[in-house]
Amino acid sequence: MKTRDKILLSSLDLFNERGERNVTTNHIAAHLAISPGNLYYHFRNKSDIIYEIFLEYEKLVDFYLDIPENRPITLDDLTFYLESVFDGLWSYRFFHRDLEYLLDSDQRLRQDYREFTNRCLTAISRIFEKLAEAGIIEPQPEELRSAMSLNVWLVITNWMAFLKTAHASEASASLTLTELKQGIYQVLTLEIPYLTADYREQVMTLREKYRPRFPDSADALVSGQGEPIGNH
Amino acid sequence: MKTRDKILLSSLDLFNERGERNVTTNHIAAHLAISPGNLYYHFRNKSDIIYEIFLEYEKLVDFYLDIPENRPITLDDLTFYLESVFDGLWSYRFFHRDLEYLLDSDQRLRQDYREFTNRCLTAISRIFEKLAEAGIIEPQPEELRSAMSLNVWLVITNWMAFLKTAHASEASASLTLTELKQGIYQVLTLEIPYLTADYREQVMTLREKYRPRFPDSADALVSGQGEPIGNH
DNA sequence: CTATTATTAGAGTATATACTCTAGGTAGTC
DNA sequence: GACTACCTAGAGTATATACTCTAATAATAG
Repeated sequence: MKTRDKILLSSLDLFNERGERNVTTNHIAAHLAISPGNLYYHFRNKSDIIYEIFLEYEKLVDFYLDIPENRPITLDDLTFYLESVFDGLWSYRFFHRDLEYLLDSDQRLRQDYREFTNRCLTAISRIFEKLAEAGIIEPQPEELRSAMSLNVWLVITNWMAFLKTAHASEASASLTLTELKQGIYQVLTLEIPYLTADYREQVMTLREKYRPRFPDSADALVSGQGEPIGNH
Repeated sequence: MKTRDKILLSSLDLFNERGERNVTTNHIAAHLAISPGNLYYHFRNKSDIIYEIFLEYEKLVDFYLDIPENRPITLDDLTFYLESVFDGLWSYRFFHRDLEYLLDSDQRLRQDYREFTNRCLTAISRIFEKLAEAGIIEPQPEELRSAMSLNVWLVITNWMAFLKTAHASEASASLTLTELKQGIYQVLTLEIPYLTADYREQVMTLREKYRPRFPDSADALVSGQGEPIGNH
């Protein structure tokens, strides 16, 4: 593998693991056992590394959120979208953590991210539209659909931060992809009232699969279990 | 005013304005025209300053979210809660921006914030419960109420980040309290499907007051205006 | 083989950051 | 007026950070 690609990969790993703020270019070089000079031969600065990583992230999500227009949407499609988006979020999880600082430091990134967000919101809205066409949810006026899409976006992009700040009692407590995907439960919660009678059961069953199981008693009120959860 | 209090005030201002990451203890001292030594006489380190600011924030929100148990809840109460929470969010807006880093740097803060979040979630859930008792929304099983409360929390705490990252096209674009309060529109969107027939009109009217009016055309799709918005 | 280009090492640097240390001032009390 | 507790200045420091510079080495093309 080319040094350049190794730098991108290691950077992503370290950023995800420790947070962009805690990872210096020297750290990245040291982790790869290359010299700082070498790193700066391939990238002009830290922002450029981050920007390239963002482009990968963007490409991945754009690929996942490509809505097929030649056929109706299915529940499997919905599951795929949700799973994929959370997979992407997981792989590039450092990004949303320091988002505001990153955008302040790089105008290109700000512009691109802005457009990226708008594309995602459009895609989410389009998914709602197609879910209605497929008879899975009741159709809604565009204005409501847009506001709902934005709420879905807010829940998706910030579920991880919630887990890391409110759930884990220690900084070191590592998050798992499984926990992250409990965000799907939250997203499906948003859709419950709009489900059609025909599909309500199916979606509720799907949702149940992602139901959070917090082992920590302090969080019991978060999941609001009516009945006790089994030990595991 | 005591130097100690001036330090807290200036720190909060600077943090809000520039982000905690971009504000050093030397900056704070310089801004107050006091010596670094003086600052460190009053606070052991930067974390301590942040921690004390958090305690103020916590106190403020706890005060706002004190739910009166001796009378039914009204729509005015709901408006008050929403307005107050967003006011608090505004006054301490630096906090949620760098939350993860802040919690990683201070275990006390992590613990306190965790409990704070749980209190807020309980309060939100309790508000839903009382809204149902007052006949404003349909009653919901506890499990759903908890999940909804969490979604409300996610939308509230991350609305600002959304505005700053997706809405503003420049870092310098300053956010206004008015824009921030458009988050109330998003929160009320979550409640729409649960409104009772008796109150639907009233709440929808309330919601309409907070409807976002993005002047920037690139964001038109975000607000999803069916009809064009007037220039202003 | 040679000339050129691409890659790498590693020492070094300017700046910043959080924080310390000492000496001195100020305000109140007896 | 002296004692004491509190407060402040400001120079200074250890460490870190992003990044540079030069020289050497590998890869490639002719």
